[in-house]
Amino acid sequence: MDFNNILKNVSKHITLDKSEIDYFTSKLTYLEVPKKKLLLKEGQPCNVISYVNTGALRAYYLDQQDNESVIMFALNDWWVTDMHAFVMEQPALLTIDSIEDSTLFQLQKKELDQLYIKVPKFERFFRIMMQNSYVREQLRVVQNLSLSADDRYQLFLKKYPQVIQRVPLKHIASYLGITPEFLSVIRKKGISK
Amino acid sequence: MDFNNILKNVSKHITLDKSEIDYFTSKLTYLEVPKKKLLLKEGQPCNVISYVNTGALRAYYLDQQDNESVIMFALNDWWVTDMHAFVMEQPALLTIDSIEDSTLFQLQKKELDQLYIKVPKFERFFRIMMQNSYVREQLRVVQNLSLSADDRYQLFLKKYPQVIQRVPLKHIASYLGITPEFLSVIRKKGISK
DNA sequence: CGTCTATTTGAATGTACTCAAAAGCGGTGG
DNA sequence: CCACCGCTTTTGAGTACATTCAAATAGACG
Repeated sequence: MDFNNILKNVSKHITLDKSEIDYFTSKLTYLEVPKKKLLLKEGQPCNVISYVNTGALRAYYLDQQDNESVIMFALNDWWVTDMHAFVMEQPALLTIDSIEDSTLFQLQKKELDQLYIKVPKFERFFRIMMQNSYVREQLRVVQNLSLSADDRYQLFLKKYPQVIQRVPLKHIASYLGITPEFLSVIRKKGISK
Repeated sequence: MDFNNILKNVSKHITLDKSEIDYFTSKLTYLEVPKKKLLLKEGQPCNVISYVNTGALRAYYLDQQDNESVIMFALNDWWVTDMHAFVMEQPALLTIDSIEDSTLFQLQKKELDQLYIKVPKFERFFRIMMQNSYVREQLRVVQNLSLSADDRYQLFLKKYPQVIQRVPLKHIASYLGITPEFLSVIRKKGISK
């Protein structure tokens, strides 16, 4: 099993010795999923956090009328879960599925709780991860509040150029909080510039 | 000095012994600020994280045309900082000021880094705090994407009833991402129901 | 090639904004 | 104690940004 990517990811914030690496990797479950596979359904328990080794996932919220609001795209080298459901052991609010054939490493909630105790460095790792996630979401709130749809799209292009190549536009529209039709209008204006 | 509130806050997630309490509290700076005092200005370094002991603060983003977007209200028993600026030691994106006479406990970035080393339990404390903040912001993104202004206001009323009593409506409008004029319209409709 | 889904187009509509002005409210000084 | 000032909130008219709905076009995949 090739743990290279995930270990490199972890080493961005903490340094593990050999035995810690062995312990950590022994708790990971490797998973291959085809495109369009449902990984978490709203209302279900969310026991795992997933590291996307290759491929791409999408997390979204479904309202009463089944309108999708895309919360995040998790391309390779991202971690994804319904954090609230995972941490609080509550039914999921989010739905997560794959938008490409993907390979994942999953960590169970129980294993993570053990990991915090056996290798306290992981408290630090996940603190930093949570910090970064918090800052990113806060920035997104600011941008949703203060920018027009057009500006949000231009910013998205700059920030996540890889995503545009790999994800249907309607999902990007949903992430930006607009309809696919209106995104199409925005894109047309941009080209003619 | 009365550390009761902040110690109770910390004890929600970790348990400290006497010496740890002494060390922690010795690093806190007590601060009294009058209403409308500027605590952090966009562009400035943000060296501290503040615990609001009594009173209320407001954190907001100012765009190029000086439009305010309120990011959060920090009433008593909340922590507040420009997390990105604080953690990354970058110039602040946010502005923070007081909306009531307030008393704060502040912790310097350097002291916090030391605290993580001397009392590693605080890694856990701040991990949980970051987790909660992340989940809250993510929920806010969902709600901004999927709900009408009216629904967002009704939800805000339910979730933060104390805030309405203490904060000018124009700031709440800004938090909700609408103009004060439009909030006024929403409120009128609500009353006549 | 045919089917299914994604994207584009356009017309009609709606939600929320801008601007201007009036009304309300709170504090301060005469 | 009341009058005035500054700031907040309300009102209304006109407008802009984004949506809905319906239909045409384009792409992807078996």
